[in-house]
Amino acid sequence: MIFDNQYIQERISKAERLRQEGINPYPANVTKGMPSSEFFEHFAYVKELDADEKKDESKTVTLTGRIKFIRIMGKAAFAKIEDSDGLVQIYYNRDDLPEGYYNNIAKKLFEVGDIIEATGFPFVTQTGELTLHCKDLKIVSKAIMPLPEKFHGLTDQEIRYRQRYLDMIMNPEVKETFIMRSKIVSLIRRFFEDHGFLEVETPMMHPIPGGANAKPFVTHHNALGVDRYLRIAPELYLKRLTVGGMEAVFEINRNFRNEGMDQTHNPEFTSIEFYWAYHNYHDLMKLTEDLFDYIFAELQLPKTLTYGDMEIDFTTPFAKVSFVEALTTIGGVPADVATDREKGLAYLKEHGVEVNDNLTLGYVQAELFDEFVEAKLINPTFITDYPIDISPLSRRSDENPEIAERFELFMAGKEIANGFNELNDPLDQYERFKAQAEAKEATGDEEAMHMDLDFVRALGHGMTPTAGEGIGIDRLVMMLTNNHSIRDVILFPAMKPEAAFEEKPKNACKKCGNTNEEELKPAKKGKGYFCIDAAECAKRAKENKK
RNA sequence: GACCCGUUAGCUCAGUCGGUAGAGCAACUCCCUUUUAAGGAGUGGGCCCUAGGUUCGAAUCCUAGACGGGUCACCA
Repeated sequence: MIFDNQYIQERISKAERLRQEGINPYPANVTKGMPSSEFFEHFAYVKELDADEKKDESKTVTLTGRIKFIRIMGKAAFAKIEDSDGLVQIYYNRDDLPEGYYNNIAKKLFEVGDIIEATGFPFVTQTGELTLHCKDLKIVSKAIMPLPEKFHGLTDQEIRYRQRYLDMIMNPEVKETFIMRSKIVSLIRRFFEDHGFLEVETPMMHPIPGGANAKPFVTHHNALGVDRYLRIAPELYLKRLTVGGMEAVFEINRNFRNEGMDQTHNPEFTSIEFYWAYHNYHDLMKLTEDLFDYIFAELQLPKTLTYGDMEIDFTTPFAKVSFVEALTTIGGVPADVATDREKGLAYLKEHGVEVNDNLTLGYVQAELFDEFVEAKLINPTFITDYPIDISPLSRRSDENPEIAERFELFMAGKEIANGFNELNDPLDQYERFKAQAEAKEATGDEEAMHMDLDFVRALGHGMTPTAGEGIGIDRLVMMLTNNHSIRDVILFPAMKPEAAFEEKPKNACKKCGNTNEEELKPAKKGKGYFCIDAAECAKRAKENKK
């Protein structure tokens, strides 16, 4: 079974020996000691004392943490224990712990990985490290699994993702990333609250998947007897709230998409979507810049961040380039090609891009954009005025009906946000759903949007002119923490099931199948076991044949 | 879904031409009362990812599969 290896057995027997000594290896009612950071602040003065008196025996302090290193030198030992703030060194020896405790308990039964409580006074070692001189040591929780090696640590990606707890113990920067993530989410929430937005929670289980083009996960509600879809986006519900009179709402939550996984896609991911009545997409771009300024100020981040081999300058205002302009000025696509369906198709083929000849101009432009522009958008850049045919939920521009009043924000060559003036014409929305539904029928396109009649009905009651935006939180955290895989900013990323732990089959004689271990000996060559008593074995084998 | 790479002791990794397995750390037994990846002496520890195949003989070569990483495709 999972705990039957030699190292674990050794540790389990140590826990047992603690019990025999009357010590519970898993005691209750343990309180957290002084945080390590506080220990260093509080006793910094000890370092300033006279050279031969660098200690303060008048103080008694308790620290709690996990043992990360132990160095035993005969009758004295140093260890480093780690709490959520960091590492602190402790020192303990035979004469300053209770009688017999050092030799029988502390030295023998406490080991790397265990969580302990150490009580003593602060002193400074010969090498100048502020350390706790222990008068008492207690076990807080016995670890029966050994930790990975102290120098190289844990590098196996699979174990790091599957056993994130171990990753966090061994790789402190991982914890830093997730603390940063938590702060970013908290700041985003506060920013929108401060701007008068109301946080809401809309359904995660949708009767009709909507708000994006994506394959949904399907589940079943037994009592209602109906299938439900894990939401691919909250958009249509948030807009219903706008119809209902909530003029500024946001939701930070998970979306689920039943699609491929790679460095920027996890089947469940976090986004914020927000909807702002009586505002337009230009207001959204300004708000987005303000949000970045706020996050950078609160986190005290420099305006220029390193991302891989890129330097990203987050100084606001961000660049704004229209979609078609970006094709030519950034993508280097000739001007006549950028606005011509046939020439665009030909240009794509010339550059080795496989394209469907039936694509409309907007889709051809989207291909050109993906191929020649996207990766070049390093500094934050708003791309504005998208082709209408790739923007099914956006409002049409009054000046140019082929253009949607929409933008996307790119940085480090990746899309990070998408916002637009919301389509609020119920009949237009009905027709666009219908077109999508027909496309679904005709081509079997699993990603095409479903007709959502209730949403159309809601729009029928009148939705104020509204601008809405979604920001991918995971990707944003990647940018701000210099992580290059979405798995590194999601605590428990999606993984295939681990091969199940199985109880090993009982050892049995290869000839007769005898499972009595006392009568077995291991095979001299190769694997398996044989009976010690060959004669009995032969008898049993004969009987088995009958 | 396609292709490339990886999988050997608890961890990090070697393993030559095909000859049945090695190191460091960790563990165990000793020595060591101010160490910093502490040090010194000794010992134990392996389903070489799985299943087939080739071979007198496979960690090593071949086939299939599992899991992970990467690239691409799909997906915004």
